[in-house]
This record gives sequence, structure tokens and C-alpha cells, in this order.
Amino acid sequence: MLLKDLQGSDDKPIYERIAEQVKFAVASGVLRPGDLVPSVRELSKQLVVNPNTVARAYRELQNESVVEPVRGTGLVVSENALAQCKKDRKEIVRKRLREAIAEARLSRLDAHEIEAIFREEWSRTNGVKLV
Amino acid sequence: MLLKDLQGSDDKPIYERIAEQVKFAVASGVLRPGDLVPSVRELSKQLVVNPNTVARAYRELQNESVVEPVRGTGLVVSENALAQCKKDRKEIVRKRLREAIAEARLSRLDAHEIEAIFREEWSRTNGVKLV
Amino acid sequence: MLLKDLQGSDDKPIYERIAEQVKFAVASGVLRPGDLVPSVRELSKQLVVNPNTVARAYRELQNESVVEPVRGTGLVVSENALAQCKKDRKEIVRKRLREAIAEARLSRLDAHEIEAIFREEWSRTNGVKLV
Amino acid sequence: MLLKDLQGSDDKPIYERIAEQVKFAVASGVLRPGDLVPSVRELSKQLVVNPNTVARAYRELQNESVVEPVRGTGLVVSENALAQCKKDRKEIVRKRLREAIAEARLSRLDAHEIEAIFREEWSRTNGVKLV
DNA sequence: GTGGTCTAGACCACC
DNA sequence: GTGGTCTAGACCACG
Repeated sequence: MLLKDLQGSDDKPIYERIAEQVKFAVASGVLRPGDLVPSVRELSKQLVVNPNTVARAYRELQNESVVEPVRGTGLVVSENALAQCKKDRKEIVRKRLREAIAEARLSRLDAHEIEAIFREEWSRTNGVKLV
Repeated sequence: MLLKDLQGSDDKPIYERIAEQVKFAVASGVLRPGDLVPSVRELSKQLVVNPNTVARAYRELQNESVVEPVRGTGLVVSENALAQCKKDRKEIVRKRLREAIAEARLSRLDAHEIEAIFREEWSRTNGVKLV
Repeated sequence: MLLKDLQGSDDKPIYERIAEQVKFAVASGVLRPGDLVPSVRELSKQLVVNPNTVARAYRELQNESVVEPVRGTGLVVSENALAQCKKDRKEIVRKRLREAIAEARLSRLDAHEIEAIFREEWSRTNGVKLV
Repeated sequence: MLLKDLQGSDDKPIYERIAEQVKFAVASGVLRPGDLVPSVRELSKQLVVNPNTVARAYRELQNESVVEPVRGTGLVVSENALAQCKKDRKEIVRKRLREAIAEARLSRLDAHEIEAIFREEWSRTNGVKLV
């Protein structure tokens, strides 16, 4: 089973979550360049969604050049997908941090306060302290 | 003019952005407990939006007890609104940081990497270095 | 009636032809930045296609930043769409010519021969001679 | 090895590209009337494609009377194939030019503009100037 | 078997 | 009213 179940934050559409999971699988090496991704029909059965929804996710991945079609065979992970997906993930982290910082600025929190919150949340998911 | 124009990230609905701006005005002291907020009609003219949209924003604010109706007068900022709005803003920062950290964990970024990104983004909006 | 009927070269999918027609309307000034494009439902009736098909065309146009959504109102032609659509059309001509030239090269046609064909075809659609 | 690898524009089906390559080989004299074309099995091995695909390409070639079956022998290039393939290639060039010109007309480009683009693209593939 | 396109009809949030 | 998402099921070309 390549991809996890589709749960969690329901604010994002299903097709986007599917696309993200595939990109995640690429970034983490589970799917490698040249690999065939599960067929639309197969994945739609696994995830219990309509094939069209999977197809739409795959279309997005094609637009982003993460996968490319091989006629009559299926979709394969493209060569540059690994580098791109890794970079994408780092960008997501950066974007989220930027949003957090923007909010902090607006709220007139100073460096100490936000740092304190950051440490709290960091250790909340990991016993280790941030030096 | 109490509230700024409605621009920026268009991903959030207008009524939410209006509600946020009101809460922000309370948090920052521009609106104080007991103050009358602008009428639906007036605000809808100022912001050039449909009155329904302002009405919905105010409905949300009532649900969160930020404002309360006073018969024959209008909506006034409630007593406990200041404390709550301040707390809310801090919570938003915390939430954003939590999301960023969750992403970082998934992406196998370690403390050093995420801290580096954090410092970068922090100083990007402010010459001051984070100790 | 903004857009023509959907006929002619049947090799391209309907949704692409719709998107192209909109881009053409922008390039030729029929639709101008800020204009509202026909609603999905309305256009689908005009063209006698399924609303989903129109929606897909519009989604493509959003990806290319030709139109952008205005919440609860519809899709409007974006500011930079005019310049971009014009440039696009010129690029299409260039691409077609490049293909023709590549074919000519492969077929060992020399400059004179291809120029002759070019003149023929040009005057076939316009009495005027190419100097 | 008679035919080149199957690469380049992936928008055309494989069987069509095979058929084109055969026709090109005929037009350029590599294959001459009376010559035996490679067997389906052999060619499918060479090109690493499904034998069905080669078979389909050959079927198309038979429909166009480029090759014809000889009992117990295989497919041979037919007598009139050379003339026809040469003519075909010229027609392709003409068709591409016609498309380019049609696009140019729609885009309101005048003779000078399209000629300029033509010259540009022509010299891009060959230092020689078009008189 | 594969993906791609299209239709039909439903439901949602937003304005 | 608007677009966006999703489901269901059909047909096609390709290999």
C-alpha cells in the first residue's frame, strides 16, 4: 500500500491530498524516478474515491512535471521529480514559518515570545530541546 | 476609517477577513470594550462589499462573543473581548508554528535546518538578528 | 454571443478549444482585462456542452493566469492577460513555422522551394503578393 | 538499423511515428520499391515496442499503398511508393505552412511580421539567409 | 491493461 | 446567482 488513508485536515480537496501524498512519496524515496505510479483505477479502489478524482490529482502532477505519461503503460515518476519534490517540501516549511512570523509581527510579539512558543511546540513533538 | 482594505491572500472568504480585522482592531486597542462597531450598512459601504457579507462577519463575531447586541443601539465590543482577542492572536502564531514544525518533521529536517530557515525568514522582515 | 461554435479540427479536446477561444477573445480585444467571462452554466448552455467541460477550460485559464476568480461573482480577465495572450498567439505562429521548416529541412527542400510554397499558401488566403 | 529510435515529440502515437519513418526512408531512397521491409517481429525487437504496434503501423502503410504483401515473403515497398512518399513530404510542409499562415491571419499579423519570424526561424537552423 | 475526455447530476461555500 | 468538488458511468485511442 503506497499511500496512506485520506484523513486529517479536511479543508483541502481530496485530489490535492492525493497529489501531495505522491509528491511526499517521491521526496522520501518511496517512489523513485522511473517508477510507475499506481494506475488511476487501482489507486481509486485503494483510496475508495472516484477514478476521476485520482485522475485529476495525476493531471496536477503532470502539470508540475512530477510524473509523465508513457503511452499505453501508465504514468512514471520523471527524472527531475526527486530534486523538485525535496525542494518543494523545504519551501512549504519556509512558507509556513513566514506566515507564522508575519502573524507574530502583526501581533507585536517580540523575538523572545515567538522563540518561546517555537521551543514549546518543537519539544511537544519531540523530547529533544532546541539549543 | 476603522478597517483596512480587503486585499491580500484571497483564499479566505471576505466575511472571515472582516471578522479578523475587527478582532485585530480589538486586540491592538483601536476598538475597546464598550465601543460601538460600525453599522452593517456603513461598513458595507466603506469596504464596498455586499451587506450580507458584513452581516455574516458580525454574526461570527457574536458567536465568538467578541461583540454583543445592545437593543436600539447596535453592536458593542464586549467586556472580555480584549483579553480573548489578544489570546487568539497568540494562538494563531502557535498554530502556524505547529504546522511548520509538523511539515519539517515529515520532511526529516532537523532542528538546525529549520532553525536556520527560521532565522532567515525572521531577519528578512527585520534587520534584527534572533539571538 | 461571445464565442463561436465549436467546430473545425476535432483533434483537440473541447475544453482546450474553449480555452483557446477565450484567449483569442482576449488577444483580439473582445474581452478586456477586468471583464467578467460568461458563467460556467451560461457558456455551457450556449455551446451545448457539459458544465464540467467549461469548468475545466476555465480551470486551465486560471492556471495560465488569464482569468482569476472573484468570490461569488465569477471569473474576470486578469490585468496582464492581454499582453500575455497576444504574445501567446505570436508564439503559436512561430511554433508552426518552426515545424514547417523542420519538415522542410528533413525533406531536403531548399530555400527556394519552401519559399515558393509559402508564397502560394499566403496568396491563397489573400490576393496580395508577399514581396 | 533501418529506423532511428522513437523519440522526440511524444504527442504522436508510436505506430504513426513508425509508419512515418518508413515513409521517410522510402522518400529518401533508403528503402526502394521492391525492397522487403523488416518483419513485424524483427522491427518490434529493434525498436523495443509491442509487436502489435508495429503491426498497426504496417497496416496503415498498406492502407496508403506504401507497402504491399507478397505471399510467403512479407511486405515489400510498392512501385508507386517513392513518388507518393516524396509528394507526401512536400504536402506536410505545405500543410504546416498553411496552419502557420492561418494562425497569422487570425492574429492580424501582416506579411512583414510573419516574414520576419520566418526568416528568424529559418536562419536559426541554418546560417544561410533567405533571399 | 493504461490514461484521457465527456456527460450527468449532486452538494458545497460564498456573495 | 457564482465557481469548486465529487461521484458515477460511458467511450475512445494506445500498447
